[in-house]
Amino acid sequence: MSDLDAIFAALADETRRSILAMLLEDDMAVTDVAEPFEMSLAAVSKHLVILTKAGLISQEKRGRVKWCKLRPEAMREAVTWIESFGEIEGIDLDAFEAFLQAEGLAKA
Amino acid sequence: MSDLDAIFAALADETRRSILAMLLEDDMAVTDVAEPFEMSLAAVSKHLVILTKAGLISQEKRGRVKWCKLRPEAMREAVTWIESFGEIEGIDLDAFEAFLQAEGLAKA
DNA sequence: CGAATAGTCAACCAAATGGTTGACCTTTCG
DNA sequence: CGAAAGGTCAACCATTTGGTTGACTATTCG
Repeated sequence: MSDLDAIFAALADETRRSILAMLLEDDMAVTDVAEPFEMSLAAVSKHLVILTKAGLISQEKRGRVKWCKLRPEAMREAVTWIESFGEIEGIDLDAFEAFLQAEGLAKA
Repeated sequence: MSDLDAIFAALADETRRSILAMLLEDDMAVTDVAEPFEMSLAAVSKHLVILTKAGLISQEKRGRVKWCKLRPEAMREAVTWIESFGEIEGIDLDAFEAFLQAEGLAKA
């Protein structure tokens, strides 16, 4: 499975997109990620494995708690691919980056 | 299934992404879309149904030929969602559009 | 008309997906 | 130590997915 396959497949599920949105706010423990969902912890844990394999999140165990962290860089590949379609054609990425800097929109 | 589910699921397959890339060049008949692939016409036809249901392409029958056409607008939803992650945070879409106009990157 | 072309449909199959439950391991806490 | 908390693993199940083949419909061409 290519990276793109894994990334798009991971994004093709409302539960997983919700998880990513939650992690956008802050890093979270597996149990806390699972709390809002009406499914078992094991099911959520599986979703986290899929997100991890796609590179969209990373998981790090500290003590008995496993922390989940967003890895937005992984979406770059998908964005790069998807942006070759749409109304934006042949966008100059350097100029775009400069624009983001100027607008103060680029992340630290 | 939400629109996003359908769109991301449709994109999570190399064959379908290839088809979209082919259609970026030009509109094509189903038989011609299928030609480069080592699978049956029926299989490709199924992929085209999935792409159609996701809104990523449209199909129009003229005579006995069914033409496939890219509908890049459908990816907007996906791009909008996906761009809330990554190094771009809280991007000002109006400013972005103005930037594209200025750079001459926006489509006619 | 009859034959070829374009494409879909239906039945089938193997593998993957998304969920469950129960057993299990590891770490922390009293 | 013993019990509870945090998670994973394995077995199981129903549904979906991606492919096949063969029959079929509709259109065009000689």
